[in-house]
Amino acid sequence: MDGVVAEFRALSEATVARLPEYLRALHMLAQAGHDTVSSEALANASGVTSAKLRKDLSQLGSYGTRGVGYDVALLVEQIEHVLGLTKRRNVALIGIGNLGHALAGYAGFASRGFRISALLDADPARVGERLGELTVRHVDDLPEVVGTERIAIGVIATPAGAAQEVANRLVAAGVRSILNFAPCVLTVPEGVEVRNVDLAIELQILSFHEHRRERAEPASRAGLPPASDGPGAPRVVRS
Amino acid sequence: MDGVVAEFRALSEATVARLPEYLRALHMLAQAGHDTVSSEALANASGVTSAKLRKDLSQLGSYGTRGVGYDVALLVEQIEHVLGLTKRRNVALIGIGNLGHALAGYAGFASRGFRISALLDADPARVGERLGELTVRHVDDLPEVVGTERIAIGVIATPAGAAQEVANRLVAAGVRSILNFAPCVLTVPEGVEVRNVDLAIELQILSFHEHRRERAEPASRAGLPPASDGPGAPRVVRS
DNA sequence: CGCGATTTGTGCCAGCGTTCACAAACGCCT
DNA sequence: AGGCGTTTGTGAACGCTGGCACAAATCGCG
Repeated sequence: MDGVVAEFRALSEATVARLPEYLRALHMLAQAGHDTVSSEALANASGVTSAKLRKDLSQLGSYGTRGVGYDVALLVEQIEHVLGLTKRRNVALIGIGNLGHALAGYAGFASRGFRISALLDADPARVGERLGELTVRHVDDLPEVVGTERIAIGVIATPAGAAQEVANRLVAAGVRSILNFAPCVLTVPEGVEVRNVDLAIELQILSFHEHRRERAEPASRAGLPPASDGPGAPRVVRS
Repeated sequence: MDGVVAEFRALSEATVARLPEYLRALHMLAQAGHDTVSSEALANASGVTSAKLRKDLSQLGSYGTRGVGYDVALLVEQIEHVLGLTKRRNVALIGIGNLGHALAGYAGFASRGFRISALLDADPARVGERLGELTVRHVDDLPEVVGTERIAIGVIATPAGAAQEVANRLVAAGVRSILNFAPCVLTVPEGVEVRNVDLAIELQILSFHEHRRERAEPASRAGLPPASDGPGAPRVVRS
């Protein structure tokens, strides 16, 4: 009946990064009508091995029942609690360009407990534009917006050249979690958490594997017929 | 004068994932007029430690000069070669919704050697729409498009429910590299490379750290004054 | 009530990735 | 030419992560 004590234990960063994936799989299983789920089944749905899954979940306490599995609803609740998703987090999005528009309209945020509460941009031409229920404000208003809207997370979707300056302003306004889509390295004070998502980097990693395969296959595959070159046991792929 | 032999040695996956970041930093340094760069400087610009950088670069061969550093232009060339970026990769984007529009217009792809050569969607209402130089085609045309456009990489930006089916079609058409933005696990045959980017997961990881801090700081910080609570040596943050 | 089938939780180990520390190599200056 | 400061490349230690295998625990059933 406690469940508020356990999570003080240090979770490994790798585990934390996987918890959202378990959560996603659990939501799907719940919607499919499952009340309980075995580590094997949940692992398959999450793209990991069952041993890894059990080890991860054991780090947040023992919420499984031997011989039965995990209670889906309880596990959802526990993971959401550990991730701090019980409290709504307000997000400010800075940089309402191409990518910013898409992020502002992305339904996946709201459905998972995040609310984009503010849109900001440095370009006066964009200030005043309405997207859904929000109006784009000037980035100079950031300190005020962070206060009134209780912003917890800043999402940077500006060009690389502006990202560091925006990060500085976010930090100065008290924001300590930043999601950076700009292709650059941000320097922030101790205690501020930054996560980077660089879309082009993902493509470059894929390019490497393409290139590697090209070298492995001397000259074939120049034309079309890829066909299915074997049954190839389907496997699940993790990020 | 060889340089085509070394990269057969197996690079670790962690190293491959960092090479694009080095490349990005090198381009910036080159534009800033640097001819050579030390591992320390390049590491700072890339958000890693110098030891890690040197170990990574040593895996592609020794292209540094002791006492001097690395030749920027040469290193760019080597990394681009290893990543297979000398050859233009054609990308097909499937799912022209909110996110798809943004990806289609994202300048960061083209500037780094990738070309979005095809846009596809399952919704007949979207087929025919023009974005830049491309017209949205129906996803049923995928086999033909992959052939005529020499598609090497498929980017999935559909809702989660449609992603697996799209992945199946991509694989059937011969595509072996997939970048998946849909929040779900894809099952693909052996030999197909999948990378997942889930925007909401990044926010959830940030939420965890926010939540953790909240527990560490009992009740303060409810109001505004975040101020700068100390000089806090700025530090560089890695992804 | 007891037994067998099932599944969790975890101790152990192997492999990978990171960091440290230093010898070897290089350029520059005298 | 030689010495000195600088920087690379790498061997070794360390910590983390993942996988295996199994004991413990639980349920269902006779």
